[in-house]
Amino acid sequence: MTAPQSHPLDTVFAALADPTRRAILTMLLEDDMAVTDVAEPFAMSLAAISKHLAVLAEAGLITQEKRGRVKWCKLEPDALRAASVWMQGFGQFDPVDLDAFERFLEAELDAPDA
Amino acid sequence: MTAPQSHPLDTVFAALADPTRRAILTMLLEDDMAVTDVAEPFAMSLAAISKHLAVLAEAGLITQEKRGRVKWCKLEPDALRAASVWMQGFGQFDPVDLDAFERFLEAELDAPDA
DNA sequence: GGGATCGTCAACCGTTGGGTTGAATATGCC
DNA sequence: GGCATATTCAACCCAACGGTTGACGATCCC
Repeated sequence: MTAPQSHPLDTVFAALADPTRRAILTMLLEDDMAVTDVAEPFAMSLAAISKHLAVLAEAGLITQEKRGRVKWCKLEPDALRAASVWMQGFGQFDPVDLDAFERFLEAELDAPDA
Repeated sequence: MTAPQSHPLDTVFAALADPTRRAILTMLLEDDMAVTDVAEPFAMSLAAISKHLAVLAEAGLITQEKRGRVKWCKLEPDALRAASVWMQGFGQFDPVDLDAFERFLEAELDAPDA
């Protein structure tokens, strides 16, 4: 009854809860990438990365377009807007601190393994 | 080596991924609450809510203080700052849209069950 | 002391999540 | 056609999650 149907925020936050997936998003921030190239720096199978990408796509955080035999992954930052709005409603903190962001990126990229 | 030790963002995002927990945070936005009162609107056991609160506390999103036999739960919005910064780094979207936030709150409160 | 209230603990259960491996399906190239 | 590359599928494993119930430790109040 009243089908539970997961809220969009559920899938977005759940997708962001995994460090591998956050690292992937960070990588895609620089450029679109093929699945194989996304997988390269990680110490896990290609199939595992493929699943992670599916989760990110399901959440709308990336889109995937197949050109030839290569599937290109593209960041979709707009999907974060709803979640960002939700969170900011709690904090009313200072808008954007890009220095802090840089630090996070470095920390995550330094320990990307899993 | 380099003990995997989950990143703080892991726990924060994981905590936010559950609609019950987001609803709890929303309730706490209005006022501090006792565990029993937090549990009241939900169609699940007190023990379940107690666990949810533990998850939120673990993530630093709330603090709990026991006064007498009542344990008071208090929102800690600062814990969202790191996550917010991380997300905003992707979007560069408009800072705070409180209208949108209001809409989210209503949507979540209208279907708080589970 | 004794009863009610507040909250957690412990054990259990079914589902989901992240990972593996091996086979299968495209597609590109010669 | 035939082989290599790119990606997914399918089956499986184990750990974690979200929930339940019942017993338990505190605390308040009479």
